Amino acid sequence: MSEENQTLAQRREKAASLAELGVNLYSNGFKPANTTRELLPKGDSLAPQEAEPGGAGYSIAGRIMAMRKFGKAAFCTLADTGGQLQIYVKKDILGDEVFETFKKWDIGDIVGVEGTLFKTKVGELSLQAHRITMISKSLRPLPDKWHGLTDVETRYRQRYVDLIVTPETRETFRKRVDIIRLVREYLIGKDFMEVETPMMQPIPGGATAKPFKTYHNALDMELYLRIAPELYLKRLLVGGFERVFEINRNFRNEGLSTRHNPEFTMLEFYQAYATYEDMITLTEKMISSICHTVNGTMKITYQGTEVDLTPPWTTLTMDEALVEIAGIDREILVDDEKLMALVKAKGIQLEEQAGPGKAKTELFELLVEDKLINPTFITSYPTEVSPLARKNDLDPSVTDRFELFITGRELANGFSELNDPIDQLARFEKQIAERGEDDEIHPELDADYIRALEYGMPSAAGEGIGIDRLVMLLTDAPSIRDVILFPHLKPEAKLQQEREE
RNA sequence: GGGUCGUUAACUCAGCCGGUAGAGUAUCUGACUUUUAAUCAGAGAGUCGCGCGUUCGAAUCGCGCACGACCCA
Repeated sequence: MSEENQTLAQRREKAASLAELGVNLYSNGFKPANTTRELLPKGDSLAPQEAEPGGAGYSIAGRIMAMRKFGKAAFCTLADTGGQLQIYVKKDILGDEVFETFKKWDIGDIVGVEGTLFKTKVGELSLQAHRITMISKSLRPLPDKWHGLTDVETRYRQRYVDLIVTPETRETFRKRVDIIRLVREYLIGKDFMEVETPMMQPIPGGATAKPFKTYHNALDMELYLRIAPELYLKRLLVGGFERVFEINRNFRNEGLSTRHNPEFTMLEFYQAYATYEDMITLTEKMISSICHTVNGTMKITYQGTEVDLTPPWTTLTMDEALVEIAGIDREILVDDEKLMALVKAKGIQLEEQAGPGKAKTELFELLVEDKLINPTFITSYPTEVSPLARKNDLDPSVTDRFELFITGRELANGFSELNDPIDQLARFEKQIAERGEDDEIHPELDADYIRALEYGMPSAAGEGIGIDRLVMLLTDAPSIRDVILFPHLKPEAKLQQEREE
């Protein structure tokens, strides 16, 4: 690779000259005994210019984030995973020879330092270097220490650089990890067991979405990356695992946006002998408690909008939401002709076979969704748009289903499960018969799933929660790409050119 | 897929009505043994995203393309 760049050439030369001095640029033996996080509190009891009594030796390793060099001494800011500590390097302590090698250190290098603690004149705890070790010589300059990295494209493509220089990015992904761990702990605490079901499926089911297709050579068959784990998790209910959950990736071959990444992380959980109301209670408790743990409060701000996650949350049926929030006359909702006329008046295009349930759902999406800022459960979804949910015992035109909306966005979807194999088969067949014009969405009959139901699935309720969207909410992230370490982007033209050369 | 905006040094950004590219950080050289956006003096660094066109002359104007951001479908 021919890099014409001057800065890079200089760094390479510097690295070469360090190697000539006998320094191993990529040494492998240094094991820090301490961390910055653990050393920092030791400064609390020291006065400026005071050394730690006893002069104990410590060692830390990390990346040099800043350097202030004087002729025969220097201060370096060294960052490790938990924080930063200042290093003070003095020629008369290291000796002439070692100090010569120190002079060739750069911002970005990863080094190990052994020494003693003291406080400087201005009161900053510092590690006085007695021995120094080069662990990894950096050949590329870090972004501007003051402005950091603001170009979003570079931040997404070179997340490693973003993580080095942007504390907020590190914070967001730490929180993401915490949130997922807390979800796990919460469900395990409720006797759920975590399972893994196929991501490569012969029939992509459990949702309506365009799948990715792939091919298995040895089996000579097409497979799909899953769009949802739902049908497999419910097979486990049949098998007698009464509480199961899975947190993992789903894949949907659709457009990208600030809310959609082709692969995204989904939590799905199923509980036997529970109803959708139990899921509502669980969701409310789980999300609010996780928010409190992660943010220290249940009152958060999302992109400038205040959101209160303190339970209890509001619950409305879809009809109630259409009346109370969209201001639609109750009479219209029970009169199919008037309903269809309203839909047309609102400019919504419905497919021919669409019935009143689909019409209401479209109206809801258009008129209600973005007004649901504080957490709101919408229940009584039309059966027409809920092929896997159990019909309501009193009104079979709706299902025992809910969706959760926060900041105008769908965050969760759950329902009492349909466990009648005959009803399920009929609904699958209807779904296939009424498939839309889109060739890429092709519902297929999952005969094995029906067979499983025929053995008997306990009554149950289940739910899916979009983990990326939950993390966005709890970290105040404007785009899903801000909560996915390596979001999907088109390849860089420049890099590809270089590869071809 | 459509619209708007963006792409200039490694990073952050200027660059007006077209006249041959500029700052800060970073880097290099020199001074400096308690600094913290260290300081002082000097220096180097650019296919101005890519291509075509208009023009005596294009970072600047026009068209196309690539990549990205946001909005819409």
